[in-house]
Amino acid sequence: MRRILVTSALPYANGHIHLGHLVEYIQTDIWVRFQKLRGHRCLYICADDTHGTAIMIRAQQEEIREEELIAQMQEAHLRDFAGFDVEFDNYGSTHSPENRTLCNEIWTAIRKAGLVEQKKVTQLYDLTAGTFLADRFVKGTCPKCKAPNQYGDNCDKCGAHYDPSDLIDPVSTLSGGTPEIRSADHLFINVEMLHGFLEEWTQRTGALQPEVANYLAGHFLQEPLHDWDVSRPAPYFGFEIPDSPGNYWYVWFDAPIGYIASSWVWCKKHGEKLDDWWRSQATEIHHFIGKDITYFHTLFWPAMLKTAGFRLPEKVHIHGFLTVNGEKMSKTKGTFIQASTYLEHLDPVYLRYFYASKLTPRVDDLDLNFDEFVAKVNSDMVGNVVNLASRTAKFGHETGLADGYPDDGGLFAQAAAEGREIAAAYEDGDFARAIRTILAMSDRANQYVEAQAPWNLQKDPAQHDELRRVCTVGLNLFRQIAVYLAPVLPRLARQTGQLLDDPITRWDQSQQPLLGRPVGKFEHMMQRITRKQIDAVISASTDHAGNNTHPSDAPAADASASDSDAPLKADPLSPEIGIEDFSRVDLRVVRVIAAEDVPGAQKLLKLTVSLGGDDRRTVFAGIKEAYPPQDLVGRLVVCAANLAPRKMKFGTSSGMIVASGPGGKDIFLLSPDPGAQPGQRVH
RNA sequence: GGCGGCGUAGCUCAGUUGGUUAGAGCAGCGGAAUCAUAAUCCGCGUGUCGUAGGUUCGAGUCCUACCGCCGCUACCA
Repeated sequence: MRRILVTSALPYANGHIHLGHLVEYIQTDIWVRFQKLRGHRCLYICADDTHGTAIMIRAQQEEIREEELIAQMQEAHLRDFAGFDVEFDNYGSTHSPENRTLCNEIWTAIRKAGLVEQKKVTQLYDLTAGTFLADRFVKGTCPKCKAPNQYGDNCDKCGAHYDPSDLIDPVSTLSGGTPEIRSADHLFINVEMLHGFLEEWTQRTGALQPEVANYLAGHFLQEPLHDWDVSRPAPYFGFEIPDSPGNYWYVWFDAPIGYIASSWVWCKKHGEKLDDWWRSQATEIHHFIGKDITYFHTLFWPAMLKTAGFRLPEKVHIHGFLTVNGEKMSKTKGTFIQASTYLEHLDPVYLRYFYASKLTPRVDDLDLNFDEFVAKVNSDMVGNVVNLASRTAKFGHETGLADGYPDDGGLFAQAAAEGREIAAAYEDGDFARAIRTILAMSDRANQYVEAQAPWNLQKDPAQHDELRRVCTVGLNLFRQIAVYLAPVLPRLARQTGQLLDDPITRWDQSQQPLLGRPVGKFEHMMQRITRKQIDAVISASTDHAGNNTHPSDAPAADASASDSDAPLKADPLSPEIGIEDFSRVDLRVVRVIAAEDVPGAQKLLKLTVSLGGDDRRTVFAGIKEAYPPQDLVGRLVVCAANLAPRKMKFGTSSGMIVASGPGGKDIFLLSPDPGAQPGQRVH
């Protein structure tokens, strides 16, 4: 059993999670789930990156304290991650006492090693905002080509590099005022002193992808490494440097230390020793990052770890950026899609599958093309994999699984043997290869079912045993696939576990068939994606400025709606009735006067509704998981009012609130259009 | 400019250390089946493997040059 500590880059507390971020978190989550499924000891550690000028400025703009801002952001981040089944063992914050302690410890070690130098840095200072200005907070006229409105570090027009203090007519983008030149003492780390170590670590340990190692060799390691400026003068939201009052650690100094700090928090919760995870040769440390932050993680970070005596990363897995429809994400095109927006319209498993099918160990950018996305998920997952269960489980439900595993022409054995290949692909981060191999299995399994034609066997009672054998094979091949896909699609694995009453928890469950047990009732495991859902996400993402879309403004008037037929199929129409039958049910508009939680009830809310005037009554409604009580008060809903009162454990219910949906969180109350009044009958 | 990556069928990509007529999925066309969420199965590919040279008995696979696309080019994040 290996011991593995895995991290994703810490999301910055300045913004919400979007689909670009999710490439990394889904990639990491898949890798971690794979390791856990294999039986290894594996921790997935992450945290919010909370320090720096950007946070400070934003808090000022919103007129809240930085601590409030980062707390809100962390909550939002965690909600988004949970929505995509990204499961951390610990999710901390760089603004934590643990992180402060560790920064101090590492800083002290770096001091002791004689790597710290002090130098004057000249920067522009914004008097109004009372802060030094980072390059991107200054604009002005290019000193070389005189192009106006250029950023502080280089010119878009002529490509010249310069100091912000060389800009002509510089303007602070924070206050609009003219900044002045000030100099301040900064602390630098002399990374060059570790040049030899970095050369060795980047080029010869196998910790980096070859193209990354080449990149570093060609760009940075050829010449002396520059000193790294790790301090910022006050005001700065971060940790003050204990031996240099008035100076703060630059956010990129404390951010990666957050990996250790967050691990420490986990250790405290679980009674483990931090050194067992971060200073032990028995633990592998794996970082997953985007290519934009390569040099922080491949030069500065290993230098820090080395100096302070921590374990060096076993591997830094670097991925490319997300493009959408072949282009950079764009707010005007509606392709800058936030995680929460996606989740309002689409199932997260689609994105997990799509990303997995595209991810390789290389640094290439990943393109989310919507046409491909729809086609791939629908044909690979719904049409191929899930269909395998769908077409055998119904018969299997009648026959159960055979006691011995039938002759399947070697299909199960072949797929079991291929598990090794798939595992190697997952381990390498070559999820695309793993998916290809798994899909080929699914193709073979579908061919098998086709050839055996269980639907014909079913017609002949004498063939019942043969039917059971065919279902046993089909369902076991499906289960094998579900195990192999479990890191990518934990929900599918869970559903499969339920169907066969044997939870999927270990990779080696793919090696032996499941026998001699009943098969549950098949329920749809995944819905098809419609183009309409995609369009809804795009339009919701395009219109972020005017965030006032009311649900009732939604496109109700689109007659070309291509809605799924699943709900109707799941619950077919009842036998025909006459008008007299219908009129026996007295539906009334009612107003919710009060709504309260029912202690001890799982689904029920206790509602007091008004039929107008003094006519009030108490109705219990099974909508607790879908509606918070306070959202209901004042609303008009529809009530079956002449239903005989029903005694329940928690009181008597005099009526029934009508709603649609399968239940749980998916319940949708019916509301009349504006103008309706309590007491009116619904005809 | 420098450096790096990529360039294989309409689209997305596989092609292990160079070895026989270069493959898969999707899309398309024809057929079968009707268990399944119109899902599935069978059949159908004359591709200058970016271009031009070179090494070799033999190159998509190695070398060189060129073309095209993308990215990076630290004291911004």
